[in-house]
Amino acid sequence: MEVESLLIDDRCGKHVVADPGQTVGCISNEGSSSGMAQLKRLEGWSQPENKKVDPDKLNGRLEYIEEMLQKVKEEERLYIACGSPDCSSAYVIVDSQCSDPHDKLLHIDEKLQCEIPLQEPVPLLAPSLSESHLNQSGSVGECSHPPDELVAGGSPSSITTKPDFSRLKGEICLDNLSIKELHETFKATFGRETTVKDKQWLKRRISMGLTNSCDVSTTSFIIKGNKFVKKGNEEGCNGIYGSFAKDPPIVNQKGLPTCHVGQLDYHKVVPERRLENHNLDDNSGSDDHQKEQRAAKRVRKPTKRYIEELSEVESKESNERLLNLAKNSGHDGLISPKSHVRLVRHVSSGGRTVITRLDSLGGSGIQVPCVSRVRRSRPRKNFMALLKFNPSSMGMAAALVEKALDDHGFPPDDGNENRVLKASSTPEHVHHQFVGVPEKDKQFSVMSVVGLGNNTDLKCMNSNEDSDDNVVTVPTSKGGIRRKHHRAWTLSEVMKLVEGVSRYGAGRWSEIKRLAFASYSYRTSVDLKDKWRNLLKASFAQTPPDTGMNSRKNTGAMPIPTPILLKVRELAEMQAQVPPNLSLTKVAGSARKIVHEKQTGFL
DNA sequence: GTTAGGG
DNA sequence: CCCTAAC
Repeated sequence: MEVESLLIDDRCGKHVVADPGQTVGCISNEGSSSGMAQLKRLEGWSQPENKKVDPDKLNGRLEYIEEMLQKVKEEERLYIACGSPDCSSAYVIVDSQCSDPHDKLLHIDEKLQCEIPLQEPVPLLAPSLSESHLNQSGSVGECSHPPDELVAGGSPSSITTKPDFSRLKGEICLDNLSIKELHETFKATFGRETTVKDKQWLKRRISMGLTNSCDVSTTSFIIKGNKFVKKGNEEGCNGIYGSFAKDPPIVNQKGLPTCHVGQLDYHKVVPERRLENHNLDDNSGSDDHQKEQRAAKRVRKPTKRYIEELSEVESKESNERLLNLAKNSGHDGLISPKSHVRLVRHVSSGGRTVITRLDSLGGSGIQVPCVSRVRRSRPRKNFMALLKFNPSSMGMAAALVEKALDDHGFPPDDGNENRVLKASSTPEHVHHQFVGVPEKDKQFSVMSVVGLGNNTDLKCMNSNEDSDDNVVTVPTSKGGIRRKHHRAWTLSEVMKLVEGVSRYGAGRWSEIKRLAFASYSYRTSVDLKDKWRNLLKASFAQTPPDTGMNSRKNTGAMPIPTPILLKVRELAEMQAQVPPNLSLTKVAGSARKIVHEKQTGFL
């Protein structure tokens, strides 16, 4: 029982473990010797960015580590004192539990370590710790190491200094602070710099740091000396760890501190934060520039599909199952599961990610599109359509035609696409072979069944709009290909859009759609938005070599007249939509230009 | 339901 | 143009 509680306890701390800056916190609440293991591991980490550390800070850090080691020793003693014969095995279990995610997350954590606030719950927890181990003083186990051994040769795990709350004085309302001030506050709170420019993020972090909790509801604080008082409620919180008063450590019967409520909450948040940071700092190997730009953008967490596909890579089974499903063609021996993964992730010519693999089906050597996991939305829809309707060609064709017409609406202009043809060649032989096939695999089944049927089917699928992924392309007059659903933007549409934006403002897409594009049923507000995005890009891209005005390296698309682009840019600048990467220099230069080129009657 | 942003 | 998270 004891061991179990320790394990649970440890699990709680696991997420935090990987962050070196967090070591103090995690050891103090870890209640197991795995803290030691982590510390050791920590020592092994080579820090990628070995900035110079000022000796004072270093010393402070070393003191810090020693302090931690002290705690570790105590913990160790405690742990061993529990006397359970299972102690050693428990240790192993704990360790393996930790090491697995650790390895995977290492690279993330290196970045993460500078993003998670350095918490110092120790001072509060320490009393309960020492108190409890007073009763249970046992021998120091063989696992323990003298502090020096660990400290020696160890590089400081992060360039943090101790938080300096003295820098924070009086009343702070994070909402009113500029980024710069937030940075100051951040530094004072966590003892380190940050380059993140996202106010929300900064406020949250600081708020969490100050309250030492996940509570970010308050952004106003009153700092007195080294203590903070949450504005409004809780007048008398005593100190930066005041919030602990609300969440006292839960102590089990043995007096071992376990996760306390606040920390549980905290850990709950960690995975999310990991994603968030991963997102934010991905590719952060480069420079702060990217980071800053990203921070300004809306933060997106990875999509489910992304997560799915990521995890998918790791699960060999599914691939193997795929292999089997794909018909054991005997050639599979050539492909190891691993390389197969890579093979599978292919991008089709249509630009859409279609997972295909070359397989010799019946020696035909055709490309078989397949999906290792069910795609969302459309494919399923199509499949349902296939299933739902009786495979009598009439019903099928009718349904598809209906869909096609539905999808298109009737365009005011340029409405001469041969719609009915699209639905005419329906794979009628896709009968109910897949009845009983697990839903997950249906998509694939359709593919393979069709593919196996005969090759003409496959061709047919490729030309049939409603098959596969809708990756259907038609050749354009200019030699390129374009998706069948694509409807080129006409100049008048573009102008309407520009006008709409100038009138209602970029971002009011639905409004623009409603008011300016009411008659264009096939342009959705999203389309408008997308087009505007492209216009923006174009307008800011092609300015410099403006001399020839019609510098034409076009890819077949209708070139947008320079005047329009100029107006786009003007609007963009007015509405502060200047893409961040086409940064100041360019804009500054061109802005001057615009002054001259202006007065052409726009706006 | 709309918008932003990635694909 | 699609998809989907964020709003």
